[in-house]
Amino acid sequence: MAAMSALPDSTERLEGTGYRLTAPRRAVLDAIAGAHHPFTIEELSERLPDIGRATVFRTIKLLQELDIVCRVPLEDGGVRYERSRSGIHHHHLICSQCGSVTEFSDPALDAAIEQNAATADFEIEGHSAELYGRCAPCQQAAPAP
Amino acid sequence: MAAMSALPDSTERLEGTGYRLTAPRRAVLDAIAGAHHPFTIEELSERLPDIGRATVFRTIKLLQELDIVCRVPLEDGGVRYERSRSGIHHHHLICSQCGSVTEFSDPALDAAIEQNAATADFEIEGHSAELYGRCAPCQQAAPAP
DNA sequence: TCAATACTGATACTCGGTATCAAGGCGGCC
DNA sequence: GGCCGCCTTGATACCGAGTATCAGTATTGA
Repeated sequence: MAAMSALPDSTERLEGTGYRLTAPRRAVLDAIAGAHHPFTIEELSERLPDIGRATVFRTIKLLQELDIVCRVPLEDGGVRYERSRSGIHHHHLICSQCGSVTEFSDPALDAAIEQNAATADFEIEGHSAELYGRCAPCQQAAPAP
Repeated sequence: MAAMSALPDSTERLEGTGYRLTAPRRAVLDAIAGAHHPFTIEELSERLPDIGRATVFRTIKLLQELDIVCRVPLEDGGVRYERSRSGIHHHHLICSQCGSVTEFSDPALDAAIEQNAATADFEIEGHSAELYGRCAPCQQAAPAP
């Protein structure tokens, strides 16, 4: 792969916030750029045998803070990570069959959430919404489950 | 305490589905009925020292399937459990200050979620939505954070 | 060039949850 | 009542995700 190695604006975002762009971080960024499915830390770590597990965890945590990757909570309680494409607040469509994750954002959905918070006199600071089901390609591959 | 011990319809639901209402299960149900805050398995297990940790886990898993308790995912990735009051599909308002959890259900929110799934050609099977912030009592106690 | 500091990697550990497995207890049947 | 089978239990070991620690290394800035 290395088609374009480490998403350029990610490296900028890292350096721009005072963090160092070290070799291990660049390797993690490259691996993420080359991943086309949501990944676990363990998978990432296997692809980067020369980089300590702790460093992979730390880097992913850092990239989460910078909105370069986002955490995808699965229905079964598991967690995967994915490169955040939009950078803005979004939700996930998670296919229970192939595991693909699609981002979407919808002001109407966010408005409905805020409306509920307001009704309950709740000062909202954040929210999450995940949709679980089957993506279009999986439906076509096997129409009736 | 033990005002009415083990939520009557819960025990019915257990037996009605072919499960046995054993002493450990009754003890877990009692403990849940007496809990007024969302709890972790560890907390529950401490309150039930005579019951094996594995059994507590198994029982909670069972009660989740029967919609007697529900899983509450926290913002930091942690998990708590709470007696499901409604039995119907709902969402949570989770106070990051006192940890209280309030259920709510809103057809408009569910509709917005389904609308998004339809737009993306996604066959929706389930969804989750959690709202994080500060509940009304906590806001009153400390108006400006 | 040198010191301060950020970062790394090995390791051990914690925490939530599951697998295993022998033993116990309950229900149903004769 | 006694027997059999099955569900359930509890102890234990284990697993996976993530964190803490800490000595050593790499970078940066002066």
